[in-house]
Amino acid sequence: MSEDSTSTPRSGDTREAIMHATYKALCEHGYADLTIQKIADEFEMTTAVLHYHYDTKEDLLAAFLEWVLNEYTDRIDVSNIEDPQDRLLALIDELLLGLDDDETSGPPFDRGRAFNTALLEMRGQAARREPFREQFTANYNLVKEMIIATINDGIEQGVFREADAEQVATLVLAAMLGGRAYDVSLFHEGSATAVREAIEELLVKELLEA
Amino acid sequence: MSEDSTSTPRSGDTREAIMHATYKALCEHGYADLTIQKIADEFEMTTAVLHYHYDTKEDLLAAFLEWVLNEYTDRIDVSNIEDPQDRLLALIDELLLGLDDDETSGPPFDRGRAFNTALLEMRGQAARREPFREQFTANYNLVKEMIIATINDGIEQGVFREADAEQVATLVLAAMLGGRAYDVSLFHEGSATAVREAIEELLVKELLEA
DNA sequence: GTCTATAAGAAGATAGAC
DNA sequence: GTCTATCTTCTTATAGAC
Repeated sequence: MSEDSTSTPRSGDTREAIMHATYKALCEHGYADLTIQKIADEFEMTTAVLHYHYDTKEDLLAAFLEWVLNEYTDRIDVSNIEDPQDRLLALIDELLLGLDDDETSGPPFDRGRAFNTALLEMRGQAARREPFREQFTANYNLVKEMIIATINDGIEQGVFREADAEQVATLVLAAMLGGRAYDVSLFHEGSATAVREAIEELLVKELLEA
Repeated sequence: MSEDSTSTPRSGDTREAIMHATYKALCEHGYADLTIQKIADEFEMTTAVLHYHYDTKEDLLAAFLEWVLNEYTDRIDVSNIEDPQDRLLALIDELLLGLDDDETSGPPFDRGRAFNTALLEMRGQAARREPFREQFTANYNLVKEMIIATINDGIEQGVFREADAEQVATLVLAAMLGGRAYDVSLFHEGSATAVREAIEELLVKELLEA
């Protein structure tokens, strides 16, 4: 509706291609070694194109972060799972971004480990770059509300005991972020899975009525 | 004993000064914007001095990471606290690196928030830089053993219930790393404190015999 | 051991042709 | 909208004097 009806390549197509190229370059080289040139190399265009669509490298990366976080949360759909415990665990699995299984999320998100690494690097930048910080904050709030709603749903259904849903969600999210961070920054590669199991044993099962 | 008895400035003095200068520069500018020049600016010497003592920037930063992580763990001393629960909570407080209180650790570690930010950035590099990864892994193993020992001590004393100490430690550490990461990467600055309280409420109190 | 001076390369960004 | 060519700046690292 809001697009031209001509066959001219729309600006959105190139921008979408830039996002995909950025994703690939980021996973391959990491955030620290990411350059405009390396992004351009990923989709057969020159750096001038990138500067035409985005004023600065930082603008491009902020747009990328918004795009990629939205893509991910859009894919999370556990609304069809009835049982609150199952839904909570499924949600946790989705949020591990493929770090705890062999299957990945399918293109373009088929690089769980590399992508997690890049995302951790970008989080490190969030303290000093407000646009990044905004995206991470929005994402956190969204995911946290999903967890809180699921826990409260379980309490209302009588499946879970009375509990401070906000506090449980805080702990679950922190543990999962820490698990992902340990997974990519230590030699022990099973950290994410270990944390996933600890959450299930020590927090989720604890929510069940005795 | 192993030092010269002359009044010549020892090599170790300059190296120590370099570590302190690196700490300051890292906190002020962040890892991403850290340059050899900025480190040199922090202690009134030139970049040539840094290259004289360390071959490359990466060598210098690997040495810095080893130094700073050892400095921190050396300062952790909760061995005088008898009660296992108190000792566990004190340990957790130490590991929060000053993020949950107004008091800081004293020079040179007087920049809890900025230092945490820099450490998170460096962790992001650990996936691709083995020297970093080694340091973080060694630090993790050390701290984890401290937590496990405290929990097992509590179980033996009959203060804590029977529990999988390794699993609890895994969850506590992951949650704290996540809490520190959220604290510096979101607009909610109280994340570390919130996680600290959630750990106490949902994990530590749970360890107490009913 | 520390200095000055500089080499050598890479990066982000822009100008102007098409 | 995309290209080629180039500018400017910054960065690591080295050479050689002191």
